[in-house]
Amino acid sequence: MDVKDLLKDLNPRQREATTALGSHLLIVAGPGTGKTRVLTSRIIYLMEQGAAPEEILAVTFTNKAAKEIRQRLRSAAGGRLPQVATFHSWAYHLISKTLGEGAYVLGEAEQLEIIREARANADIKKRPKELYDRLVFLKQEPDFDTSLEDEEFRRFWDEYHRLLGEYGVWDYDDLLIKALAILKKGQRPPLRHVLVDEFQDVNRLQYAILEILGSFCHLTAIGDKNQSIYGFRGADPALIKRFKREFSPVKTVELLDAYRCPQGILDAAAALLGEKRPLVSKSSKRAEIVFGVFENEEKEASWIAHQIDRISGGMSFESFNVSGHDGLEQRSLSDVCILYRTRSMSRKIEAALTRCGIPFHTPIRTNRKTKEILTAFHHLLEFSRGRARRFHLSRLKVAEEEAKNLSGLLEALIKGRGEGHEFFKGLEKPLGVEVTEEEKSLILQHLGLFDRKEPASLVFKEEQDELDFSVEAVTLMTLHASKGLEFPVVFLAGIDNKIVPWKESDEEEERRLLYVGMTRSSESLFITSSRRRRLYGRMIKTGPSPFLKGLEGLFTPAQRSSKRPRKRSMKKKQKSLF
DNA sequence: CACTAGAAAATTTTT
DNA sequence: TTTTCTAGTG
Repeated sequence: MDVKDLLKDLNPRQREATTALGSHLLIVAGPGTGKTRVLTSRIIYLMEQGAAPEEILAVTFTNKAAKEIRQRLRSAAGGRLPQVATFHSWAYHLISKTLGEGAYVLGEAEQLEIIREARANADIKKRPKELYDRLVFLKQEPDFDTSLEDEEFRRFWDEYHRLLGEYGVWDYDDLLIKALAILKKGQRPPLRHVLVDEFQDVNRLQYAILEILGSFCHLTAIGDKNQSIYGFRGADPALIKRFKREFSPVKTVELLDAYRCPQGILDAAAALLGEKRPLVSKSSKRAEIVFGVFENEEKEASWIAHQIDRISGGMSFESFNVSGHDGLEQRSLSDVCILYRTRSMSRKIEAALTRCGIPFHTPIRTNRKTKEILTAFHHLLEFSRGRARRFHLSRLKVAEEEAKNLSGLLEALIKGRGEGHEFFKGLEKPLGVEVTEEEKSLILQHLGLFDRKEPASLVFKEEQDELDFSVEAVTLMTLHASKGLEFPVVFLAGIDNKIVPWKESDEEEERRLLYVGMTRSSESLFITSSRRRRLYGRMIKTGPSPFLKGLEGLFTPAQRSSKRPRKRSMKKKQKSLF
């Protein structure tokens, strides 16, 4: 691809970020400023400037993001592509290459099982959840020191790691710890450029790795401190400042033109954060932020459902009237998403949508049974390829002979000459449950993992994180899950006192969470809250979130509709009710 | 061990 | 209110 072509569609800042050479680079990329685009064009530019693909590494946090970048690179550049990997899978490859062999990496559920086992063995009273949190947080410190912990926890720590050794498995953090150790020993992967996406999500351990990589590579950090919402997972937005300070010289480019949100939304979002300088909208849309406070959750939910009915041209009389005189554009249901702080808050909304006959879908929460089946399959898959066999066998709850038999069936199935029927039958036995057709097809989708070098846990998608946006349905998800997505019509539901910010959470992080939610919208934004809400079976007094104080002037008050829309026909298929 | 009653906790979740 | 965990039975 011609460099001129590559650069001509970029705005000046994007171009500057794409072409900066000779130092570390920080690209500040707010919502809708073309982050992924700049990342991919920079990679292509670096190759044009003579960097070999294998000298470039782009690091992401999710497989989904890595896949997206790879796809964009393929369509823009073709040819040999640079490495695009998650931190963890990059670490895995580095370790395997250096040590010759990689162990199996525990998925989160498996890690919890081992934690339970260690807890029982070491006779610990603390809850597994607490042990997990402490363990993970400690391992994410680059220079952790267990001697500072209490005796009971140290006992647990030792037993946990003894079990990992006995099973011959690693946990996620071990990957980063081992990669760091390799780098510290002076091994240098043949890299010249390392680009880190979502830099605000980097934890200290990952930062320590980047510190070393930065001593012989040019680093490009792309991120937005205002969208840092994963502190509870160890992400630390303060590391952006540290990067600027410690990696000098760092050139900083701020992308200030935002292509997604209308100016009104950017202004409100900036006011929320107390930012003096809002992003500059390049959208021609006019902002409309509607704000409503309701007596209770039911009223809030049904108002939302009615609004959706109205803007989607529902079959009610009211919607004909309204869409007639205020000239609202007819919207597809797939243009609409509803965001909330916690999953449990979706119940009331789902009920209201169902009452109005509005189809909706959410990123699938795999139920317990499906999860169990997938996990069993996962163990069998790993057993078949012969890594950490004893571990997987111990989790499969079948005799070794039977496991071998089953893995034979599985391999036949993978090679395309097996009868799935017999395999699934065999899988059902140890589980004691029936495998549904849906679960079978889910398993079949994962067969391809067998040929990959990484452990399945590094690429396995238990939770389906991709939504099918071709479905004519409203999308429901948590505020967290919405990061990186965009919808023309966004509802932020339950923006209440005591809900956002959530008690005991970092207040500023909660503020950023609301910022992320607001900036998902490319056209209209609805914010609602309720005066009272049921939480854990208790009715609590809430009211609007304190974060909304001072923003009221930027909102349009919600119009209460008295008329109920007529139930629409249910011809359209409901994608998911569960 | 598998099952269960009663107690305790309960967000968010990239790998 | 609902889910998860624990200690105690059978």
